[in-house]
Amino acid sequence: MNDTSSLSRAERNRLQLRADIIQAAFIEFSERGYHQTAIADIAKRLGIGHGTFYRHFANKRDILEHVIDDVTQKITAALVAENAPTAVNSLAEYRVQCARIGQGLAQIFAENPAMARLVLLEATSIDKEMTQRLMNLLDWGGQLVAAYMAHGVRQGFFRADLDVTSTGHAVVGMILISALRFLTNPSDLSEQKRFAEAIQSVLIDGIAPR
Amino acid sequence: MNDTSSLSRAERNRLQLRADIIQAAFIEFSERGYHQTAIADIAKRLGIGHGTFYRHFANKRDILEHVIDDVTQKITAALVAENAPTAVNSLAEYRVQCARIGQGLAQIFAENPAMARLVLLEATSIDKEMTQRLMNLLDWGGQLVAAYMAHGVRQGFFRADLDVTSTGHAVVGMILISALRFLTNPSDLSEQKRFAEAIQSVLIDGIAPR
Amino acid sequence: MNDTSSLSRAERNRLQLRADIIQAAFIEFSERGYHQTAIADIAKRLGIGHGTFYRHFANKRDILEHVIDDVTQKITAALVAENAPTAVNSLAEYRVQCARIGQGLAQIFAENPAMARLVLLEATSIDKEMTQRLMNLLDWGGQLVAAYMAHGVRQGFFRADLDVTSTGHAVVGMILISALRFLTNPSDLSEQKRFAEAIQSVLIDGIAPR
Amino acid sequence: MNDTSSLSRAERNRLQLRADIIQAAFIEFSERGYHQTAIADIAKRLGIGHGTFYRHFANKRDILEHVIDDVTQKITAALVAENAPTAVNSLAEYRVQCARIGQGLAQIFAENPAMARLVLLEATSIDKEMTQRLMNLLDWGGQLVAAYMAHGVRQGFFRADLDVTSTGHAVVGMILISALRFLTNPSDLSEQKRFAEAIQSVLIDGIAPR
DNA sequence: GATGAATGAGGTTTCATTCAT
DNA sequence: AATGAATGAAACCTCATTCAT
Repeated sequence: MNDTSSLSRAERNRLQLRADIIQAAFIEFSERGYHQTAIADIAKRLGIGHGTFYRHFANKRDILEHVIDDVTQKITAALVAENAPTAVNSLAEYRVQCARIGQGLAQIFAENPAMARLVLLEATSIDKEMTQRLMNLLDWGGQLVAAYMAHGVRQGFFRADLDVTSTGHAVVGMILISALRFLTNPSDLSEQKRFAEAIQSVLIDGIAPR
Repeated sequence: MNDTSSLSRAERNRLQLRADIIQAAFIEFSERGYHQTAIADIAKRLGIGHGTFYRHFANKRDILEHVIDDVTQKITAALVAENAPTAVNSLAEYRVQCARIGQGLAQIFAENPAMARLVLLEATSIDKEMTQRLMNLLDWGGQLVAAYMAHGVRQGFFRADLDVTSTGHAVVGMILISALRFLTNPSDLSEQKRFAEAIQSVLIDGIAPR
Repeated sequence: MNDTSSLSRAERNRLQLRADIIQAAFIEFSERGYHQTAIADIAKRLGIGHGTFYRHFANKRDILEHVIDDVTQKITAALVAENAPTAVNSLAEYRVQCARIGQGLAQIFAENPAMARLVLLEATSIDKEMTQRLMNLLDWGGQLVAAYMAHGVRQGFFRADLDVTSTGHAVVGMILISALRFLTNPSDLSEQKRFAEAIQSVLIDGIAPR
Repeated sequence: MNDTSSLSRAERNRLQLRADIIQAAFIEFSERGYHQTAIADIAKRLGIGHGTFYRHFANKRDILEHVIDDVTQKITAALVAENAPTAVNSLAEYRVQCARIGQGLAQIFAENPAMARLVLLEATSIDKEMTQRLMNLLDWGGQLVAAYMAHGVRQGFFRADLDVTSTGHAVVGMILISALRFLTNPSDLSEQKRFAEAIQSVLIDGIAPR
């Protein structure tokens, strides 16, 4: 009965379509790759005219940006959620906490191979800016791990001389290659698991015998 | 008394041009990316007609194949050369040996950012076959490390329960992210060094205090 | 009350453009030949962008197919229309009927030299499939004549031992060369006429005196 | 011992190579078609460098010209040889003579499908000049037949009112379509034979009963 | 005289983007 | 606001022809 609600519905439809386009673009990009995907493919998947696409996104690069943003945000949200700021009071608890961080990321990729494929394989070949964006994500992951480690160092659970920054990034590297391996061999869940254990084991104990 | 070594002048020219094209393609691909590079760009860089390109390579995909092969071979050659099969008789020696493997790869990438950019960023977005090729390279690296570690386990330098395979791949992952970070921040040599040390440190001792 | 006959304006435009492209391609192909015609030539003739062409036809071969189909259909339609299945009850009537068949085809070609040029001269040099298509058309013509002749034999107008099949094809051959001669000498209408008479004369009476 | 013989040998080699190139071009053109044949194909078939080709022929069009000339000359030579100017003194002898002319051409094409394919299918689609050349050949054939028929008319073997010119061309048309049919169905020798008989039968007796 | 490496005009085809309806 | 027809830049690739060796 009033314009506001009508506008609001239109607005909701508009936002919904935007989200749908991002979703469709995500699927197409991750399945065939960015360069092999035409705008028409995205529109066709949604059953909309491809002219409509340009009412919501400026150009092909723009939609990629939004897709990557979307994925990035989902990844960071998942990681942050996974690691609620609960107090940690013992090494044992710390181990669990630490494992969760690594496993969190690994799991996200394992559960969303398309997401990993897009972020790790496709996004790197668009341009410098896009590559940087991926690097920032990896960097952020490394800093997250580093922050937890720094906390562990302060509490005395970890070596006082630990280079938390580099080690944090190293952890991300191990998770990264785990995700990559999983991408090309998605059925081998046992490797996935052994890998996670190996990472923890190396981290906690190193490779040398005690 | 001459160094033509049984090749006619024409044949030498031919091989030289072939090599030049691979080199030029390598530069273009790693600088602008595969998809952003036109055959004409490669030809222009060499000052040859673009028709000449097709006398030496069947098509754009073909030259990429050769560029990647070339790079892959240089990487593996460097790694193999770096790790001559000298006998290792103590943990100390083992540390050095192990460090060399990791530093070898890291150094190759550090010294050839373009090579790393091409292999790690570009090659992943061409098609499945190309992606697989990169994965095979990473896998080979992991197995190389794993083989050294298995030797260390047999000699009692490393934990008997060490999962050498996963750990080998994990090492590659740490080197990989180190290379990636270096790519986006090539001037920070100190990080590169700290990273190498952190990897070694984590590997040998873990992160927990002894 | 309107003549859109259930087609939307857009649809009509679309079909019109399709027909225009076929028409333009027909002209270009028959004037310069298939191989000498570029898609850009066809587009330029219509004043459309050459990309537009590809919205309506898959490729160059595709448009040729449609052009040939179009022409073939016009020829067969004209021939069939020319020879309504009226009853024939005397040799005199049969002569007229027979003459109409031959003259029908000859006239079609005479009135559409471009059509003849395309079908007889160009279509033969594209590939086997296209050549076969022309042969099928000629074969169909021969069978049409043969069927009429068979009827004449049954009615006793023609020799009982007449090889109607071969003779039917022979008639097509005579028409064919008549058309070819006309193509290279379009102004000589009298030859065209004498030829038609000679064909009839030979058919009915042979060359020997009675 | 003298230059003349040496030069003469060189000259002979040169002429031999020229003939070989024409022969190779003939095979390639008739097998794949003029437009689908590259100069390199011709050279490869002979095992010579394709640059050598241009020492003997000005360009691709030039070699086609020579190939067609060669074929034309073989056809005319065969026809002329087939019809030695023996005296003809009766209708029976005339029939035989006439049959020989037609069968001569038909046989040439039947024995050399490639020749027919080149002349009838390929040559028509190069340019006007080439088409004209084919038409001239057909015209010559028609005139040849017409000349024989005129002789027959003068001797009273044929109808006095026979239009020898048109009828001569008509005979060529019948032979032409016979050759075309044979091209697409080379194995059916019986059709070939029946066709030849039908042509003769139609010519001598017409299709009407006497 | 023979060779084949080099050239670039020319042709086909794709697809991101615009814009009239 | 949605549509999809139209556009043409841009890329790949072929091959007739030239020319230095």
